[in-house]
Amino acid sequence: MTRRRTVSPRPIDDRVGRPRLLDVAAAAGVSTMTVARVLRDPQKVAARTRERVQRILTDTGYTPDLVARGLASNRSGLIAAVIPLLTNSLIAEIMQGLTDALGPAGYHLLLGASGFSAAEEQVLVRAFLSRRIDGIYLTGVIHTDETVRMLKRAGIPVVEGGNLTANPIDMVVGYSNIEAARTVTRYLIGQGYGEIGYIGAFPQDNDRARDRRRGYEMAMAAARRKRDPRLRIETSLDIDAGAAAMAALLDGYPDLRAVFCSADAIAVGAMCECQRRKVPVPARMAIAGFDDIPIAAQVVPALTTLRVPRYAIGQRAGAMICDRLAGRAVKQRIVDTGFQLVARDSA
Amino acid sequence: MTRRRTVSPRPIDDRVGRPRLLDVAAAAGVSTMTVARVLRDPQKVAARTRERVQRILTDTGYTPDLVARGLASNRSGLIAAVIPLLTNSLIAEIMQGLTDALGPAGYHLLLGASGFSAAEEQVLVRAFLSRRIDGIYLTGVIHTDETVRMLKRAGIPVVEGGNLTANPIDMVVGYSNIEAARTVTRYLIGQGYGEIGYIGAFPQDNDRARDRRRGYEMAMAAARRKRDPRLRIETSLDIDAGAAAMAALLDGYPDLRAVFCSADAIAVGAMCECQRRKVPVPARMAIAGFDDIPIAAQVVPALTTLRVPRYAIGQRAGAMICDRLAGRAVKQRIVDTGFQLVARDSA
DNA sequence: CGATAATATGTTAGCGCTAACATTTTTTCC
DNA sequence: GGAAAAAATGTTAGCGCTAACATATTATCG
Repeated sequence: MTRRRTVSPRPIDDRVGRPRLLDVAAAAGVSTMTVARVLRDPQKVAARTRERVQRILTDTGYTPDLVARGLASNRSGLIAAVIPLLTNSLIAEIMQGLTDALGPAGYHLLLGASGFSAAEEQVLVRAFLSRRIDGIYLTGVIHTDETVRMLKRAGIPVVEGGNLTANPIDMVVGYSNIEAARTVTRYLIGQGYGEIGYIGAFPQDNDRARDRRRGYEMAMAAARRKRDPRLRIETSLDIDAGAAAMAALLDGYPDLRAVFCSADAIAVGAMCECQRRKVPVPARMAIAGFDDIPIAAQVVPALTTLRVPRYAIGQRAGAMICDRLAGRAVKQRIVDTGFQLVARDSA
Repeated sequence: MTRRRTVSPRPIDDRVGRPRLLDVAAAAGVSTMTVARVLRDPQKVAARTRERVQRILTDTGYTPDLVARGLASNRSGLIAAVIPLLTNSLIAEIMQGLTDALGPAGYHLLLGASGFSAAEEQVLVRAFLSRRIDGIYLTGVIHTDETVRMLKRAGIPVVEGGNLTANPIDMVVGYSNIEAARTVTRYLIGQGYGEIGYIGAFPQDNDRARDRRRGYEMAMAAARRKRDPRLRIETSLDIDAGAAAMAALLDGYPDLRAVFCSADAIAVGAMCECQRRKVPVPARMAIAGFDDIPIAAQVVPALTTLRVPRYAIGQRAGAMICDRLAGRAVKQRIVDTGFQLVARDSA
């Protein structure tokens, strides 16, 4: 370890690491501040000086040390996102929207996976705050009190995404999962199906799953439909689980004619199970999904589902964070992106 | 902006931000180094002192400033990953493996999407290096010369993932896409299919796609099969594109009896298109995929495909980076994870 | 043309932490 | 019991950059 040596005019040949502002400044015969200005606010520097500095900047291949800049300026240029799982394609689309909004503004994405645990989310938020993140995106609206406290105290822009709440920590972009699920369930009821099964994701620390289930319950209650617990299955959020749940439902409830799945992945799994058992969809079993993932339009029969603007949620969240950091006022702290029922052939 | 004020014993009440090491040290009546030691190497501190400091650490809710630590220690605790697209579920699984390996070691993931462009990858790598990342994961083995140069110069652990190469920048974890595609194609040939179509992803800046195509070509050439360009379609990497490509193939080449798709998403799209057109699979059209994504096992007929250990690739990559950073020697710089043909019903 | 305003550039003092070394305190052991 | 070794703690000097202020230089104008 050879740090700590000659202070300033570090001899060029001796340099191992990247050039510093000081090296560029020395080579250009100006002070470090002038170089810093060329970098961040070029028109503040006289044209002649600017060009000279710029040439040396290029020649030396200087890149600013963002860590040092972060420490000095108290802005890291880092935006964090905490999502339940990296492998969830819906959330991945939100993240794609988020990075696409963040990148051009010069922010980088720090990503953490909480595994659907609010406690784990808290650990991540604490760690990210230690990195002086400039803003953060959280999935959903359920968080530990400590998470909320830390974020409020930090005073950075926070966007909760994928659901709605009247009391966001700071800002929220999403849609009402309750209303959305209710809309789908009502549609099924309106199609004349009697009992309607439900296959959803575990609601533990997952407000989207919880609210979708609530929306389903509300619609069923409003239509005075039987509420047999055997009609409802909660499982993990993937295609295999969907198939298994459908199998259980078919075995336990042979008369069932319709199922609402709180995610398309589950619905597709359910549909595959029906196909395997030669249960015709929708003739003998209607299936509705939720999300409108790309495959929903391709399966046969095409899946009736609910479309939500995932990419747009991420993009909007990113824009809101950037706006706030740029000092632009954010007019709307609660953004309802809405949703759209997509009636296809499966129900 | 009120920085620059009293240097050290910043009065507690006056404090707006988080407590600093100095504040904790003052409260505990020790020097900052002792607190730092309690944090990073507790057994180096006498039990009595340690407990006293630890109590104050807890009371004040101190969290280290990782930016300052990074600047002082020259290790940021950040690992970057550059992937083509966040919404690609295969790569997402690799990323999940990567974070799962990184998290326990205290590293955080900085994620960037290159949009399948080596030039964009270079921009991201440069920016990430400016953040003093401690290590990096790159998707694939195609990179610009400048990217390679920068990374070699930086001297940090680099893992290229998802393919193999004899000359990695540093380390590589993956499998031979050529051999894998060859294996599937040979299997189709062995099943007695004559002409075999190919639907793959654009090979531009995408070595996985390029190599899969090569593997297909090699197997076809070895079997002296006709190489009609109309048999090969290159398109984007999603289910809709797969369906569209299958449609084009069916229209342009009515006699075709088998297709190799270089990704399961494409294969599933193709299968859906066949189903819509009432072209029975595999009786009238055999379809083989690549990747073994969850849906492959669920569709009817179940998809014949090639399984690759995505999660394990990420995990192994993360472990290799951590090993290097922990000073542990990495015995194998080139890790071949292999692959496995999964013969199901579709071909 | 000299005073004033405007523009361009420089100086200073850290941001909060850590590496390396220095010093003090405690333990060991003949 | 006291010298040497070991353990515990402290001191110093930055890491590379930026905010705020200070100074120098150039343009403006009666």
